[in-house]
Amino acid sequence: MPNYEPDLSTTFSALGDPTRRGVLARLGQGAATVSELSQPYDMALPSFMQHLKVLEKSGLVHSHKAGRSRIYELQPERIREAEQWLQQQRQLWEQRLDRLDDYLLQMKEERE
Amino acid sequence: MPNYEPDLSTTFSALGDPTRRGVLARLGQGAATVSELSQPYDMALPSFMQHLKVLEKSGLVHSHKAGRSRIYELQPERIREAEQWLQQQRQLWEQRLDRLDDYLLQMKEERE
DNA sequence: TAGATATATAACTATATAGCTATATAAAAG
DNA sequence: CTTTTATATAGCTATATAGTTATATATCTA
Repeated sequence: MPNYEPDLSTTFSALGDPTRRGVLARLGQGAATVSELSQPYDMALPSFMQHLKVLEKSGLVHSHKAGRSRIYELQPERIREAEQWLQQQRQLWEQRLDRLDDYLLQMKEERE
Repeated sequence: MPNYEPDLSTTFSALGDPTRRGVLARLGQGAATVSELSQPYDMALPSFMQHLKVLEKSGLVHSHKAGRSRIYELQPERIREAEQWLQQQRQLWEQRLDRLDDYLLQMKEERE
């Protein structure tokens, strides 16, 4: 199996849920507790906490206990990795199209 | 193919599998048939084709029938969307850190 | 037209994911 | 010391996902 990249898999899978993307967007504004993060969502707390666990397992966020609260913060490295993979794919695609354009242009010139 | 409504969730979910990312990377080099795409993978063909269906439903690829073959090609728009979402999150995060740096610097200057 | 090729579909199993309620624990507040 | 608050865990259901084999269909090739 070529391109075996387990980190990217858990990162992209974690990103594939609107609740989890919402949490990441919120954490972009700064660290927050479980209750602060869950407040906008109409969802039982254990269900919401499951999403937080998925985010933490993927490495997209990090948490620590402070008194009876748990504080989550963004961990931007995994976001950068995912972004770079996408950027690379897009760039390879665009370079190929450029080479195709060059080729077609050359064909055209040779016919003239 | 019917009108699917691809969004970030289906895009990121589709990206969360190494086989599917491998297919996307391969399609970056140019269009290919099902058998060409499946060749590197040690997986039963129906299982592999399921991955192609997931990619097509997400809008990351497009396909058409040519004789008895089906030809897949990359559809870069969904990749760009995903890339832009990640870029935006990262930029918001970095801007916030910059503002925090400014604030800390100002505090330091005011103490001197 | 018969056979080979390239998908496509059906039917099934196993595991993962996303949600719930109920209950437990740990720390803060009174 | 009791109550409230803020998670944390247990245990359950339903659906989704990822894989399999067997079989069907459509299109080329001889």
